Amino acid sequence: MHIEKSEVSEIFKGLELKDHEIEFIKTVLHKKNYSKGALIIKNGVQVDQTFGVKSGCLRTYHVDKVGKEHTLQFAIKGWWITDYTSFFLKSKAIMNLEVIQDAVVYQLSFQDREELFKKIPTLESFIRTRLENSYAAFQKRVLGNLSKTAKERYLDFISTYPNIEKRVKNYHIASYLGITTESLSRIRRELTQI
Amino acid sequence: MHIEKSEVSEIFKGLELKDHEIEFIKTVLHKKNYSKGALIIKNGVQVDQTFGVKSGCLRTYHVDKVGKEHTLQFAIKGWWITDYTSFFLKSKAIMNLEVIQDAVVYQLSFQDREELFKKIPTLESFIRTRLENSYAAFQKRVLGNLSKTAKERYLDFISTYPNIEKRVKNYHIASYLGITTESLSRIRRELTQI
DNA sequence: TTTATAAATTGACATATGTTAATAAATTAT
DNA sequence: ATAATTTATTAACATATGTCAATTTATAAA
Repeated sequence: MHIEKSEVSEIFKGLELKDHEIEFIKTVLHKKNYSKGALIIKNGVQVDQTFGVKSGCLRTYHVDKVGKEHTLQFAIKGWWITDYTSFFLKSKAIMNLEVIQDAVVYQLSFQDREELFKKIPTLESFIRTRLENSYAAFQKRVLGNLSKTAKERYLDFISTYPNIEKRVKNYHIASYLGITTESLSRIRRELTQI
Repeated sequence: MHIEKSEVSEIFKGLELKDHEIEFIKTVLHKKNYSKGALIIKNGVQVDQTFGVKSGCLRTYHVDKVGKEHTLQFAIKGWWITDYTSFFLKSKAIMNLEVIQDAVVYQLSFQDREELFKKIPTLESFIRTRLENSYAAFQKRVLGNLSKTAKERYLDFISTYPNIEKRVKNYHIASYLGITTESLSRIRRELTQI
C-alpha cells in the first residue's frame, strides 16, 4: 500500500525531516491491512518486525502453561507494538500479537530500523526518547502491580487509557490487570453501586 | 574522586572510544562513595541524575499509601539506576534510591547525558541498545508478575540474578517479588523440604 | 565472648481473588 | 426481527497469599 508524505510526518510528529529523509523512510515502511482476529505474531517464532498502528487496535498477550491469556500491551493509533522480547533480545517470541479491531499498520524491520537510525541521527534520538518514556511507564506499571489492589489498577487503567478502554473487551482489560473476568465484573459492580 | 581511563572503558565495554571522547566522558561522570543506608534519592524530589554502579549494591523502592515498601530494581556493578519515572518523565520521584551495600557510583546528569549523545553518536546507539534490552526485560517481568505464582517468580529471580540474591536481604527479595517476607519464608521452606 | 538488634521463621486466622457453573445481556449472523 | 454466538454478570465455594503475634536465628555492637 502506498504511503503519503503526510503519513510519515504524522508518524514522526514533532521531528523536522528533510524531503530525502521522508523519501527514504517511505522505502522502509510497509503499510498493511489486517482484519480483526488476525495473529500477526505467533508465540515461538523469531520476530524481526515492529508494527506502528495507523488505525484499529492490537494487543500482545502471553499464554501461560495452563492456557490462560495475559495481555501485556494494547496499541492504538500512534503506538508501536511487537514482541519486544523477541525483537530486541533475539529470542523466540513468548507472545502473540493479535488484531482486536480491523487495523492499518506500518511494518518496519529490525535491520531497516537500524539503517534509519544510521542515516537519520535525529530520528534515533527521537525514538530513543520515546523508548525512555515507555520504559518509565513500564516501571510505573510494575510498581502498580506490586502495590495496588485490582480495583485501584482498574481505575488507573480507565483514567490513563480511556481511548483503549472504549475499544477492547472487558476480558482483555482483566487479562491486562492480572485478574479474571469475574473479578473485574465484581469490581465494576462495586463501582456502580456507590 | 578521580576517574581512570580504564574505568571509562569498563563502563562502556564493547564500545570503541577515541581518546578525546574518553576525556570528555571523564568530565561529565562524577565518582562518589556512598555508605550503606544512604538515601541517594528521596521520594518527591525532581531527579536529574542517573547512577552507574562501580561496586556495592543499590535498590529503588516505592512506599505505598499504607507504608509498605515495593522494590522496583536492584543494581550491582555495571548497572545504572535512578527513579526513571522522574528522570525521563520530568515528574516528581515516586521512589527512594537506597544504598544497601557500601557503594561507589558514577553520577551523570540528564543534561550531560544528552550532551554525551550529541557529541558521541555511537554512544547514543550503545545506550539505546542497552535500553532496548532493559525494556524487553521489564516486559518479561510484567508478564511474569501476571502469569506466575510467587514460588515461580522466586525461582526465576534466584536463577536470573544469583549475584543479586547473594547481596540482599530476603525482605528485599520479597518486596521485589510482590509478596510478604512471611510468604517468602514459607516458599523457602517448601523448597528445602523437597 | 556477651549483649543488643535485625532478620527470618512459624502458626493461627483473615481476606482478596480464583474457580466452577449457571444465567443474563449484548453483539453478530441469518 | 429472530436465532446463534459471544461477552458479562452473579453466586457459592476454594485457595494463595496477607496479617498478626510469637519465637528463633543471624548479625552487629559493646
